[in-house]
Amino acid sequence: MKKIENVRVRIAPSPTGFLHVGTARAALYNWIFARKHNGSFILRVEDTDLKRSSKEMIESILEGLRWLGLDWDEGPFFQSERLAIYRQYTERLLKDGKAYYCYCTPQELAERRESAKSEKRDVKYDRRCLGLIDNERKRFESENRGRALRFFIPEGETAFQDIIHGEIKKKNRDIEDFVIMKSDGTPTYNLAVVVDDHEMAVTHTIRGDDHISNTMKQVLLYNALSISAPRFAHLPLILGKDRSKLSKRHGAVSVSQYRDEGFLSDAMFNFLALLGWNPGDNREIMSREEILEQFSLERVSKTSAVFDQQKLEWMNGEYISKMDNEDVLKAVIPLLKGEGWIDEGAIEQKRTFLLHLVAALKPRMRKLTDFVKYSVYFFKDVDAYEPKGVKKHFAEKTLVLLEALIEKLEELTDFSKEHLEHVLREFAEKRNVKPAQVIHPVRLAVSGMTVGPGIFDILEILGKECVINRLTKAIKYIKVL
RNA sequence: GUCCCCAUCGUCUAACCGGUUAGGAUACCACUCUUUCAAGGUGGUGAAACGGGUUCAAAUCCCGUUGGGGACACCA
Repeated sequence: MKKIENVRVRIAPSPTGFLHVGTARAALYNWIFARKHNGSFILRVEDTDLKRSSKEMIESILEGLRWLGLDWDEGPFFQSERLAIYRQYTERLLKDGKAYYCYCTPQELAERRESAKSEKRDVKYDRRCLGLIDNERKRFESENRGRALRFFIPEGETAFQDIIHGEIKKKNRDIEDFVIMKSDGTPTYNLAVVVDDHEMAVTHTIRGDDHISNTMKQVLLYNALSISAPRFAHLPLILGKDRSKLSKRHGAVSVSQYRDEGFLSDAMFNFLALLGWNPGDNREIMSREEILEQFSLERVSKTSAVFDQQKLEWMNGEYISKMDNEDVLKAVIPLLKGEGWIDEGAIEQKRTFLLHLVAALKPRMRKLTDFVKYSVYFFKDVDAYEPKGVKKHFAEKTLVLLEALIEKLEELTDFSKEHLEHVLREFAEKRNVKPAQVIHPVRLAVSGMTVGPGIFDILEILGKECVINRLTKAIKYIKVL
């Protein structure tokens, strides 16, 4: 494997929302690429749109990155603090005659765009401010109009070599003279990106496909500024179920939301890595180390991928069932506390019980929050029975069985699952019924549910007294049915 | 309206440079084990968008059509 020297990559989120899974995936690939080549991963916050940026969003994005384990080597840098730097570049462009002032107001531009659209005309800027004569300029200035700086697009064709897509080219006449500095003096995205990637010596710009058209503009800027461009790799987009770009309409899109719903960092990392990339063999469950070892941008696919939450859930379940009980418990405790089912002081003395519980539940849980959903009856009394189960398992004849079973259980001193199994099977056999005919009503009586871990696990964890109480309660319930 | 990107099971994808019964995973279904399934085991349904080339041979290369997506802000 050839080493690429001095790799420097970055993730450049804009703090106008939470950490989107698309951004997270881009961050992930950048991070992997940096770590794999012993390079640097830079975090840069693109907050030049001061109206839409917020402190809370910044914190939330950083938190999301940390949760995924994507630690950065430099930054966070804030574009809002680098305004003077951008100005040097825009001035250079202006001086070289490669940019010009535009006095059109945003409203005017919007109106023109609107009418162009309705008349099905091209919506490009018409360069009306390019050849402004002194009088007109003076008039605009005296009217106190704001002026934005536009980049003059030269004639010709622009092309770049994309690591994932190969050559991408476009005729310059299809690109408009875009604004590089707003009338308030702040740079626009395309200018700021070029300046920053250059100033920060970024070697590879790895970002979403939706930036391809921006890349054309940026390449033009690199050329105009006579500075060299980084290598580009445009990742396929992540789509929602309807195959449009993943957005809030599709439900959960922020990584913190997935975290809160009980997904594991490792599983999320694995899943995101595999969305658009694969190691070339049939492996799917892969550790960070394995992914790092195998990853290459060349193997990233060109086709956009639908975010399949079901598959994420499956993968998360795989991770949960492979975790040690101790670790699962550590992850689940905050959730149990949140429900008010245990408190800090009780954790140590209930440790054995809790470990038992997570061990029994673990194989069938897909999300950490499932532990809460399927363990209520270990913490609270059963006050309702699943109606479907009642119909199926609570009949007249079960009454006698349960009553006899209680008597049997009361004699027991050994309440281990092995012994319980033995006792219960023997009981069924003597009464000439199938074990299932005892087990199902018992499960429903002690848990209120028809599904869950093995019944003997449940009984052992609940303990003799509790089991007998609940059976008694169920008997009363059946009697008044 | 303009430009750009993309095209294998429902979904994620594999098959390095053309020769495969088109493989895996997920989802779904069935069977099985069992004590329930939402767990385990086994199996199954299911894909090259279309049309032209090139070639002995095309999922694979080329062109076109169609379809999908993205971009076209003083947002990033």
